Amino acid sequence: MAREIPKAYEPQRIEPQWAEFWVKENLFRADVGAPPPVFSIVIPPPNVTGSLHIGHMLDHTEIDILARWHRMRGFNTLYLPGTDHAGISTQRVVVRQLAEQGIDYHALGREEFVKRVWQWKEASGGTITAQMRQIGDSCDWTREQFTLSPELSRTVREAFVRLYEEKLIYRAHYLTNWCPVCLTVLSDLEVVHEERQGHLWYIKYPVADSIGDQSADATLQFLTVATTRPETMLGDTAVAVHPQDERFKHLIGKNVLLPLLNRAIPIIADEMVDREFGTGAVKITPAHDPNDFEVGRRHHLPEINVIADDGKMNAAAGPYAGMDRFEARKKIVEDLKAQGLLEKITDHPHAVGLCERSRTIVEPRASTQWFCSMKPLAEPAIAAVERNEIKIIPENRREEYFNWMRNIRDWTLSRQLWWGHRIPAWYCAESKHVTVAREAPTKCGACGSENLQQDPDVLDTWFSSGLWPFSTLGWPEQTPDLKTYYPTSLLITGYDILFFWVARMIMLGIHFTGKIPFRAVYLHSLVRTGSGEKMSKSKGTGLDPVVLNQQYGTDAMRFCLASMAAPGTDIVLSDDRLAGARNFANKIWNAARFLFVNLEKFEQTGTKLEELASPEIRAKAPYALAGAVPLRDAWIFARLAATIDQVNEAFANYRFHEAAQCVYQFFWGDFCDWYIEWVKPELQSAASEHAVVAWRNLFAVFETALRLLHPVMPFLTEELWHQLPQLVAAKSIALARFPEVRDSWRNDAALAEFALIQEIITAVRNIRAEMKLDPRKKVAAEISLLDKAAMASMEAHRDGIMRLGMLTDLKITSEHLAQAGGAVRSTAQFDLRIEYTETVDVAAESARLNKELEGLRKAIGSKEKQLGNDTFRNRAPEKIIRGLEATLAEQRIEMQKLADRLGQLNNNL
RNA sequence: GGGCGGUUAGCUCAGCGGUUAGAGCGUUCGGUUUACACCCGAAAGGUCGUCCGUUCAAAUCGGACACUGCCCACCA
Repeated sequence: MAREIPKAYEPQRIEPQWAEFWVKENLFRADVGAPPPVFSIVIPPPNVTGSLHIGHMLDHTEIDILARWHRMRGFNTLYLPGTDHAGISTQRVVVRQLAEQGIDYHALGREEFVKRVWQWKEASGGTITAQMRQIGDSCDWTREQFTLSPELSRTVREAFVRLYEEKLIYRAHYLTNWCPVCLTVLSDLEVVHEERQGHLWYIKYPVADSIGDQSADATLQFLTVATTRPETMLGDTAVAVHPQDERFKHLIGKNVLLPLLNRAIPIIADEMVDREFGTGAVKITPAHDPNDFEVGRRHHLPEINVIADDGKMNAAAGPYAGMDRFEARKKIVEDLKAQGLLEKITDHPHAVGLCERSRTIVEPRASTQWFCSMKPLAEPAIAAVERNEIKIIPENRREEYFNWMRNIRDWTLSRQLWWGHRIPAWYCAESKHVTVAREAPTKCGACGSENLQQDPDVLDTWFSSGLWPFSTLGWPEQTPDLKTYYPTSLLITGYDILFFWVARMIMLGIHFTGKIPFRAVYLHSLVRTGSGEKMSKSKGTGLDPVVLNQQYGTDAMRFCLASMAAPGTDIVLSDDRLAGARNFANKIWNAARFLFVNLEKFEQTGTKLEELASPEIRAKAPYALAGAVPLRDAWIFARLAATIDQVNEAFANYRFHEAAQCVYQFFWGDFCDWYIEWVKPELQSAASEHAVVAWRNLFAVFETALRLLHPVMPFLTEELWHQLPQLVAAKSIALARFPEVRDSWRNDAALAEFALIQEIITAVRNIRAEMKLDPRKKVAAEISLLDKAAMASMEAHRDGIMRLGMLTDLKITSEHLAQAGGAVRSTAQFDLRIEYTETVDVAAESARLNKELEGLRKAIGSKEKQLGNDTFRNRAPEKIIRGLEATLAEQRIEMQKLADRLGQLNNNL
């Protein structure tokens, strides 16, 4: 094996090779026939023409980690990829592109326009899926789906028709949200609210019956209404007051004359009026306000639409026709002022509704649309979560789900777009009958006329996404995929689309399949910018994961996101954190480099890699020397076992940050800092048995750790794993088994014994640093321990302690240490003295001792108080009391030692 | 107007009843240690937002307050 290993890990060189390999070899193709248990997960389909953003990166990292983890544990794993046609946003992009070329998309016509969108889809649709391959998503690409494919389009029609036949989809005339830029209605969810400083305009409407009546009281001549949107007054068809409002009771039934247009409209009474707000009289514009729409229905008022679809005033607006709605507002206010009909203007902050996509102020407009009844669908969906058939994690999102579902309103399904699933409804030009069908009918279902026109509208994108977990598996056919992989195991997505997507999948999934679509939903945090905003490409506040992956490596990005992905809190990504993750990758790389560089030397003795690291050899680790597993090996295997347990536990609970932290600590803190350092001399040992055991154990730990790390850092681990001997049939670490702990690895005694050694070495280093000893100069040391076993352990590991502590000699005794000279550190378990010929800086040493004494005194004080409390002794668990007592005893010894030392120091002054 | 979160070391965040509160980055001091300066060794740094309560025991549970973020909501 050639071992030209670069000093630094180069993800840019290595990652693309493996990304390509995984796809080419079809490694992640799911097999319906494979034995259970099953783990299946569908991707939240990204916009087909989009490109990878940081939110996807987080989604995909978490999904892929769990997919790889399950696969390695032998689950029949399906990670199903695909893309969404993303109605509005894709159409918007193409409209804008055409506009840039000076083409009005309306002029192109529907057919040509849709053709252009398909072209754009063909041209750019590969971007995001290529990026998914780049970042190592372990998807089954043979099962890739697209929401607007012929297959899924058929499924969408099937779903629509069934709901229609069940009377859950209906067509009706209602007040809906209209976006004058996107030129379509929007569902309530697609309208986002933003608090803005607005005004209340108080407008005087002359009471018709008092006009010309000079003798009437001046206050009776006008009825003043307050409005935030003066331009809608042109569509007023009434003014409402509260039926019990004494101020206006006498006016009910009379008319006012609508200013500017001089149209007589009635004064009506309705409970919806809040007597306290404004003037207590409300102008009623049924065609442009949701409340007014309801009032209009109750009182059979006409609806006068005064705003056209593009946001300009229409013919009904009389002299204001053709003006933009906000321009008209200004002009109307001016005109009212000129006529003395504007009583006053006050500031009034209120929430305006904006189109989620275009950020335009949404115009409420009455129109005929297709709706879906939600209550009947919501009930079973609520029940499923209540019964925990679907677990929502984190828990607090459950309430959010319930609140929304319990107050759910009907869903506006139709969109006035061209890109999407066309509504399968045909209107007869003669009988006006509506035919809803799976395939285009040739004649009217009622009169037989062939003069049919299909509804021009398309469905809300989220309708097809709502079918995703089962439409992608072949529903309505009972395919083997559907049988094996549905319900899916888990859904991972951001909490921002809980209502848009998750809730609808639950409702539609249960309705159509009779089964929940997934057993659990993990809603992860959002990645935010430093200032707390949601990252957005359009605002330029987004970090581009593609660039960052190139810069730091995909593994580093994945590790970084995982390490920050604690449930419940949002993530703020930074260069520092990414650099830290990159450094970790580099650390692992260099640990491998160390192994191979040294192995080369060792191989000259005639022992080959296969004898040290073949799968069969590794399987039997840890190896013993002279009948016992060396402490360092027993210790690292015990640490490995603990780490594997923790990582499994963490993944099982979506605690990615814990898994990342554990693995980091193990690899860097335990394996590199201590184990490799400790074992170094053994690797080139003249006694070949020593060396062989050291090498075998080292390789076994290393290889296991690679598998442990693989779900988080797939590229690096794949690369290094292939540099070790593997079975001929073993293609990829991704198909290897996730580490399983063997009972023989667990070893508390080894953990404790090695911990004491670590503590002593650290104490030595501490003294050396504090005393400013020349780091290259070796010195003699003396250690005193009372515990026999501990003494024996020090004797057995004297060489290692001396080497890592830079000591010339280490005396081990149970006697008190000689008082004179040197620098001393004491703990309850040991006293350590280092030969030191300079005079100790008494002031500095006293300060240090005093500070430590103070801490100890506090700790001892609180423990004594607690242990002296009878209620505590009666009620606290035995374990806690024992633990406290033991610690107290130790701390007392330690304090005594420190106090003695301080006394000596001062006496010598 | 409702609901949900956050406030812990200089920064970004873990920890969420039990023994002197942790990590990464940054800082300070010291390092050409036969893998790694994307490194090694050592250290400093916190009365866990404030107050009240529950408990033998509170960063951790409950309440109030302050600041802060987000979601939902048809008061014109």
